[in-house]
Amino acid sequence: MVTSVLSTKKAVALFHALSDETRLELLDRLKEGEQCVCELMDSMKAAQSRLSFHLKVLKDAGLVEDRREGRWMYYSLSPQAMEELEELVGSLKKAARSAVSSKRCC
Amino acid sequence: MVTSVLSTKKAVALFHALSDETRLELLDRLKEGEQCVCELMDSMKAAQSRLSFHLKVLKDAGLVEDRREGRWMYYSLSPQAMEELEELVGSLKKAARSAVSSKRCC
DNA sequence: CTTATAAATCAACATTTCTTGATTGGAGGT
DNA sequence: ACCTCCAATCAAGAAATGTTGATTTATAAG
Repeated sequence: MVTSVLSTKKAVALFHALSDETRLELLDRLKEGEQCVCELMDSMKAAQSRLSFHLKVLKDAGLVEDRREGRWMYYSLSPQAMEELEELVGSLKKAARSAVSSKRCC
Repeated sequence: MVTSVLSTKKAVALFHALSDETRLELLDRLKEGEQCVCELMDSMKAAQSRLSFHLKVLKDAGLVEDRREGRWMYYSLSPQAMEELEELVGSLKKAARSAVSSKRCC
């Protein structure tokens, strides 16, 4: 209904995950490639529980993937999720272009 | 920093505006074309103050534009904003594709 | 088996966001 | 001037989100 591409719930979750400065910065760091939490803590000077919280939000939204290696957890961007996101936004944009004025109301 | 395209603050505001069911539904209705608040109240069966609140969020984020005509306020999608949004997401997607694994850490 | 380390989870609190109903402001109409 | 209508704003409460420090879980090393 809201989008032909994704369910509303999923779209909300995706956008919500992207609507926070800390999370955008995390994504930004992950552009460099897969990284573990401790690396991110270092470079972002952020508390561990805080990053865990935000990484979970990103993961639940499907934006990042995690991989365990020994005691370390490595996080990376999910290319699929970015595709979905792009489609979603693409459909909005298309609609905006074709939107025409309507008649009087009320 | 976070995005080469837009400031972090602006990106957060954009995504936050999109991260709510009511607002996504509003955008969806506006795909049909410009509409006044009373029309939206009707079709969405939502209280007036509630829609005003959400329309303001969308407007502050630049996603919609408003136009007064007599006592009515007409809202419509902002094509520019959709372009911005698409660029923003495009840059994320590009980064996700090129992200490579890094070395050991910690 | 004990200890150390990385990260998830929890609990308490602070902050933000959303909802609701009431009030206010602006534009017409009589 | 008065009244009506549409919509923005406000105030109060409810709900969701984010932060912090402490605890727990999992893995590895001695």
